[in-house]
Amino acid sequence: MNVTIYDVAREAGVSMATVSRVVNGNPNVKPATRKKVLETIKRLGYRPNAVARGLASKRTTTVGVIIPDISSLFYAELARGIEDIATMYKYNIILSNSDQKQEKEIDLIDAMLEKQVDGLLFMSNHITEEHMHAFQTSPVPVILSSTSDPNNELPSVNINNKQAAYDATRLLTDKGHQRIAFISGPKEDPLAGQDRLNGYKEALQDAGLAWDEQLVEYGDYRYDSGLEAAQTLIGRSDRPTAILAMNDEMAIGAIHACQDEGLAIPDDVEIIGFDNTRLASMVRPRLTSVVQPMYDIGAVSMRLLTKYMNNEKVEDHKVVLPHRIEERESTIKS
Amino acid sequence: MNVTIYDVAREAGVSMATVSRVVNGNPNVKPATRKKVLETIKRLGYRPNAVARGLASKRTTTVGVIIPDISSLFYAELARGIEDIATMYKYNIILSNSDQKQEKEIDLIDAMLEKQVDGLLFMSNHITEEHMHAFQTSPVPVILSSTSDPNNELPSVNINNKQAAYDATRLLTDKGHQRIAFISGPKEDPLAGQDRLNGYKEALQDAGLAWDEQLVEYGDYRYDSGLEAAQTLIGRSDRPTAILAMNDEMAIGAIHACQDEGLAIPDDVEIIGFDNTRLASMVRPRLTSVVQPMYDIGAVSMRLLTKYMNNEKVEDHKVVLPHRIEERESTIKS
DNA sequence: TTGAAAGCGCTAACAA
DNA sequence: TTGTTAGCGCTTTCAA
Repeated sequence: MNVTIYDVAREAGVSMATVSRVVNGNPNVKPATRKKVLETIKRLGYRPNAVARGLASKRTTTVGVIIPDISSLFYAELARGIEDIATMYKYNIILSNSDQKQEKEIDLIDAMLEKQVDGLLFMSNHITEEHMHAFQTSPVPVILSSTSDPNNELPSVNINNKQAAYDATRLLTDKGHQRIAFISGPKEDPLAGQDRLNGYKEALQDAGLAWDEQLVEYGDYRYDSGLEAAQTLIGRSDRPTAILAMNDEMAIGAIHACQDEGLAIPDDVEIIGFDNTRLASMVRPRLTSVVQPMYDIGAVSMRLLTKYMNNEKVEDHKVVLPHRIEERESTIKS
Repeated sequence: MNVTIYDVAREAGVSMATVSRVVNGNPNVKPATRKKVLETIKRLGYRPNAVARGLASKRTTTVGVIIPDISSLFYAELARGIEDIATMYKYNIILSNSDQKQEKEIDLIDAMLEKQVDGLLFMSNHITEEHMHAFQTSPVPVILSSTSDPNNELPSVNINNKQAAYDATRLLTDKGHQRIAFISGPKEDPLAGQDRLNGYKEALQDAGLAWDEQLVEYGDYRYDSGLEAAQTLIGRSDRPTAILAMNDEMAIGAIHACQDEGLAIPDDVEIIGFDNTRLASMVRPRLTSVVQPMYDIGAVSMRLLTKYMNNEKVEDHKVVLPHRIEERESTIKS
């Protein structure tokens, strides 16, 4: 049998309550008593049982993290931000991959609530009615991380995706490009389908350019899909002179597709990626990219969650982190 | 107050035990009773409290995962393998980053044992006496994943690192290279310092080549360190004609260092990476790499852990997964 | 400053 | 097939 708080109490000649106080740093313990208890704890090798504590106190100091895919560069970085802040606030993380499948997401929410997490961090690109129902009936706070709900009701941490796409597009139109292609994420993905695409369209409009459906291709955020999308684009008679891709991996695919066709980057085609992952510096020419502060999004999300969990006052339920464009050699310095 | 098993029992007109049986799929329940209970559960929106269950049953269906850095491509892929199999066996994962700091690692082991995980998956490159002590006194099984202990006592899942480095080096010596450089991981990292470096040395020896300290550089597994290491190497008068790097990221850095100096890959310098991450296909020329099946290492580790947790018989405590070399354009087809 | 005691919500004998 | 009951190991009043 394991050593319990009761064993420590008996050995130290005090009550369980006193041991509990010592373990939890309660100041109402005479120093001498504290010392005695601490010694006994060490001697017996007592390890507090967090499950029993959780049952008695109704707090588990554990938060649930539902993430599309931890093996994606983007989400891994975000997860690291979450975990670092969680550690700082003495929380542990239960991490699960959802692959953005709605059913799995709902199941995971349920499973984590069963485990009595103190809060939930949720990432996905498509929030449905069912999601909203689950969130609204959750007994613990929920934060959307790099995710937003249709009606902007839930606390969330994000960048302004529309503006970011707008800015990147304007960078290109300002250089006089007439044909700017857009390699989007999957069509079903509203992040890509709406916010960013709208930013792109608006920028074209503001620059007096017509919007041409032929210039938009859809990928799946992977290298190969970027490569193929770019091949299609540059294969057309009226090929684009600039490409904006919705993440770095696809952008790098696009760079290589162009290079394979003998097109020079950035002289023949300028290319901009998205996210500014470490990848952006690992290509030649190095990739200009829209900086999305993934680590910070994770960190801020977790910090926000701690506020809700501790019933601290929160001014802004929706946090919008700044974005910017890191210019490298895949575009021409203006 | 939340609805408990007691509420369900009362409402359904049965005992708590019966509700518990229904929830846990115990077959000894009359179908009619089961139906009645299930309906009440649904009606009341009852959600079993896993913490209470854990306290009573002494099983949490949670495993702890201690990983150096989830934002690393390598470990993220491994983590995905772990999580997929965990899900398959209905376990949840508590995930924490250690940054390979011994003190943090020991603290994490402790914290996870306090949380009453049913098992532990541990990744690191340096196992000390203290680690061994912690593992040996752990009340739950521990698996080393892509990690090995000095005396090979603990269950682990790995590839044969020495052989892998040997094979990669031989591929190069067989083509007649006389000067083959080795970009290692950090000196403190025994994985690099011993197994792989030994494989490299042995291969040189078998090929009748002398071992030259000048040809070994140490990096930190990051792109920049590979770039710098390669710059140093090719800057020397007697520059290498082939480079073997201990991961893909450093290998890509090496490719770019060479290209920046006007050296052609693979004609002037052949380069081989390690791990065969997705990165390997995202450079031009694409990178030849030693395939280390990261996802599988994670998956097999988790599977092995389930066996220990269920007291199943385990034939091999040490699993060695196969490696191979994926040849791409950074080497010349032989 | 300390202790006694009542739960927290569930499982698992054991009995019926 | 079902119910009774004693914990699991801790926190948290409340009283002393």
